[in-house]
Amino acid sequence: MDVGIRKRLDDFIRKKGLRQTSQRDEILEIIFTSDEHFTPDELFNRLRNAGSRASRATVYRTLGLLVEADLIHEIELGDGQTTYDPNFIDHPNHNHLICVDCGKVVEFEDTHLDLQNDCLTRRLGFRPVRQSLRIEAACEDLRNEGNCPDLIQARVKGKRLPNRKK
Amino acid sequence: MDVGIRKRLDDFIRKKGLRQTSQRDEILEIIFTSDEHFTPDELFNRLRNAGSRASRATVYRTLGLLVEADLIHEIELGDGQTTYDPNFIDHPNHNHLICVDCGKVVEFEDTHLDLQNDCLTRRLGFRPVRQSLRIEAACEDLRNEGNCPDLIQARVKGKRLPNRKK
DNA sequence: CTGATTGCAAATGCTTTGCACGCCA
DNA sequence: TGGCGTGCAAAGCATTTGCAATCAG
Repeated sequence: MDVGIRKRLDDFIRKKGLRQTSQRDEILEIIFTSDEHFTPDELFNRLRNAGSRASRATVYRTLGLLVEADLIHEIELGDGQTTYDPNFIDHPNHNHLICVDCGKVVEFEDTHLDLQNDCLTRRLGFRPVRQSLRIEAACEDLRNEGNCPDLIQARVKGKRLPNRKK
Repeated sequence: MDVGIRKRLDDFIRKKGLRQTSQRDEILEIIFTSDEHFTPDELFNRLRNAGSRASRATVYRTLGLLVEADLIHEIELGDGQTTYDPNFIDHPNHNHLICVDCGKVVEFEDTHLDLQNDCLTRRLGFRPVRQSLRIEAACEDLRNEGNCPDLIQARVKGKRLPNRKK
């Protein structure tokens, strides 16, 4: 894990008059050991596997803290739980393409697109804060072969994606 | 309400071997009398005010049906409930700009942007299904005056937007 | 010390579901 | 008449919160 990340959290905590705790350290460690998106529940399980005793409540509370500190972002995958993305530190302007069939998420950046969003936002009378282009699309594999290897049953039936922890 | 809409639902219902009911008619009527986004709860209340006796369960079940029939789309406003958008029939490629401060949603279209999303999607190895650019931004008003007239308290505290039905 | 933080369990809020009854085709 | 559709209440889930105990500074 990048040392700079812990420092950013420490600074945030100090500035806010909050306190450093082992739970917060453990959570930060687990999150930034990987660059994977995660749900609160997935994070909770990873913590348990790593030997941490942090409770679900603490996980939720800490996630709120990390969002406020701008270390992670919430992203909406439309599956009924909030997903968190730890990659905005390295790639502040990245976007997400989401496969409507299997829920696979691909991150990408595009300078041209960024510029255009920026102009569009201003033209509408707003000040750009955060870009988040979310494209919904379908894997070529799926469309060509008629089924997607990662296809999730519930999605086909037009329902929510099931909890991805399974 | 555009007559074509009822026909589209009728066709869908017939093709699926489903049945026409007064509740489905009432719900369709209420939704397409306006072009406003709505949550299931808001829809339920509008129905009640219009004298319909349709239950919440039926509202939820019918919304699923209408999404399947492609008469409305789900959009994620990140406030803990699903919002539905009835404007995709008239504007199939419109996008949403969401004010991070007050939750205001502005719809807009942009051909250039559409084209670019399309290219981007293909370049990533996907087939475009649906574009949905979601821009998060802030009203100029808010940034200039330090507060937004529509500002929602909870949002300031970094929490979810409260139920908009209030 | 003192207030921030945690864990637990209870509470919330949205959405889904089981079931018995009613109604469309 | 045969199922699909509905209403009701209960169940499900993700998330939040009240509270007493604990811990950091």
